[in-house]
Amino acid sequence: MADRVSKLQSASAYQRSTIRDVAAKANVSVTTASRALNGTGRMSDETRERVRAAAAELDYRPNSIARGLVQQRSFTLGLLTNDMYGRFTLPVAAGLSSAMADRGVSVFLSAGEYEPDSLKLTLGAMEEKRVDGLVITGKRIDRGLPIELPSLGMPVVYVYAAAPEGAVSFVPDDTNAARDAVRHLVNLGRKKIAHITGPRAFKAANLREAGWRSALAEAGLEPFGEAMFSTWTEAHGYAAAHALIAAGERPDAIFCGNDQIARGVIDAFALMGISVPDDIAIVGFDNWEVFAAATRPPLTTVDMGLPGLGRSAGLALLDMIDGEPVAPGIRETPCTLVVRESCGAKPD
Amino acid sequence: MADRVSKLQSASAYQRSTIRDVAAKANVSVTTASRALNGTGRMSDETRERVRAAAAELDYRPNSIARGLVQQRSFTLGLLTNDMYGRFTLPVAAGLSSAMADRGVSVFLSAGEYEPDSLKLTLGAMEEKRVDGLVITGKRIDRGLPIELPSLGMPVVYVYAAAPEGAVSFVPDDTNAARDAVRHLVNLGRKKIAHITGPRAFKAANLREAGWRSALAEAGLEPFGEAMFSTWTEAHGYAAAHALIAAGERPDAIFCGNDQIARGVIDAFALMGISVPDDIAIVGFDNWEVFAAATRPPLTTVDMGLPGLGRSAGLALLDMIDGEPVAPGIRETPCTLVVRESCGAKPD
DNA sequence: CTGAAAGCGCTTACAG
DNA sequence: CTGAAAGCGCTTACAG
Repeated sequence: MADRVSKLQSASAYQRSTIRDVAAKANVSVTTASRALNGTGRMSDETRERVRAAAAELDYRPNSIARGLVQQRSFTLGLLTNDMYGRFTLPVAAGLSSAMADRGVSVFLSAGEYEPDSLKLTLGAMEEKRVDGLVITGKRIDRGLPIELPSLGMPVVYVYAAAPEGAVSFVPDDTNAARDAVRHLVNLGRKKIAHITGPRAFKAANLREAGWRSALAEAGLEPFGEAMFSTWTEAHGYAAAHALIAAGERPDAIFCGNDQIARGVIDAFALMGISVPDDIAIVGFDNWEVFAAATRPPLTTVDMGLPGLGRSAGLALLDMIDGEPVAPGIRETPCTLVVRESCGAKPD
Repeated sequence: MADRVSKLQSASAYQRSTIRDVAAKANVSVTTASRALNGTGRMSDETRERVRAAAAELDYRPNSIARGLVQQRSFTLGLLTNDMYGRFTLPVAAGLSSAMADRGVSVFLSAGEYEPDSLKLTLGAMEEKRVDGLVITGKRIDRGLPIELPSLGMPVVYVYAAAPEGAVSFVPDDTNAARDAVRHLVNLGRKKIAHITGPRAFKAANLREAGWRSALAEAGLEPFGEAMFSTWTEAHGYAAAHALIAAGERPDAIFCGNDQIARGVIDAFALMGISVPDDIAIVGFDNWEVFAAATRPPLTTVDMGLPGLGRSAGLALLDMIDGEPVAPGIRETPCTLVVRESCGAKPD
């Protein structure tokens, strides 16, 4: 038992083999061993194979710390987020870390408030760890870091966050996604399409509203009233749905700025005895499974492709680290509409 | 513009100062500079101060890679999760990373399916990076890794996941949390307390049911029917609420196994015209803000204290890394009841 | 095709 | 109180 505990708990008595051990076992110099393992240099296949076999036999794991010291690369990235809740960050992080894993780079996660002092601590740690690059993310596309990034001497990429002038950033293409969602409604024959969404202060709300207007205009339709801006909550959707019905003429579809609002709307209609999608079709935004799958009926909604965003950001960062120029600017990445049952179309 | 881009993008022309620069500037040896900065060794305050001033002036950042190489410590931890969704993982990760940040250690996040091949890739990366320890987390307390962990030569801690015999693990104290939740109902004068929860196959569901029974027993009350096991979904809560009412005698309270179920229950009662909490009090489990705050009325529910779990796990891991023995076993960590309005008590 | 040697940036006995 | 030197585990000119 004591043995078992110490085996599980400590590194004591565990001696990793080094490249010297491999070289000795294969009867070559350390230089040759290094080259054989890294696939560099020219050497006979036999030698290379012999070194590889020795490494396998010794269960050799190169020490990337030592390698990093000489190559001046740590093969690590830092990911900063203030989304403690994880709604946006975890999908981004998962996409990022899995794309990076294939390339041998690991990512440090630092989750905390974007408050100057703790940010300074975090950035200091990232500098000391010599991360090769930084990705900064958050929970809204119009907020970035509250401090100016000191000159860190490392490339930085922004994802789902506001970026300073000249930086590289990745955000979902809110406008086109909204346009596609509304086109879906139009194609289904809906003509009186209302819009209920988040606060005017959010850029995402404005972009989605613009998409709504644009899709209506191209279809020759008038907006059904003004967009109803308020909080991103179910309560807003619920209240807005009631207001819409109380106002008299009934829309035949509603494009909602997020899934929570859509949820509130659907709940309100259920209580009023209004049928979705027969009487009114509903589209959401976010494809937040736990909401989109739980509404009755399940919600047709926009998926922002967050893992893809994380992945793209990581790949761009890798290019920058390798010294390849990456054009600065905001990349608006396409979203996809996930069709369920709330609009009456055949689900995907 | 080209300047600005290159400044933001690359490390070119950015030369970090090393401890040699600091030593030179302070007119001391590298040895003394190292000791001054690390607060080790004895030396005059004047010397130490001079070195620190030099470091500050040069904006010196110790290279933790170099330090790690000699100290055989990387000051990093790995966090493995298969909770892509982030529901449990991000709070754990946030608690862990912030507790670790104070101690100069950073944490690698690896999020992906717990599938043997990708797991092997991830573990390999962690080994090459020479992480000092590993924390393994997941989305249910009775599932761990699908493979046996190879002998990694590093300490491992489990959080919100099943752990092998002899390992150190941290989970919420589901039983006592459930007991507290039900006691709350009892103290409010409720006597007919039903239980609607997740699948029997989940350990968490069984523990919470046991807590429910135990609290009732100590109050001299009979369980109101059998616990209703099924999926952790709103749909289950919704259907179970209907079943309960259809069965005739009405409970005066329901302890729900999670917030989604509670949500379904509350929605069902709203449609049936049954008032919460006047007719029936409801308690949930998870304190998942987006549900707990959105129900009408807001939900009284159990908070598992996930950030604290992450923090405790990190601290235990640090002890193990330092060679201090940590008793193996499962640590059941206290939860707290967050009182809102669904039971009729005065909110916190 | 292969190797001896220098060096990445630190820490830490060892010596004074 | 302070420093010269060795060494952590690699990679990479340089030389043959």
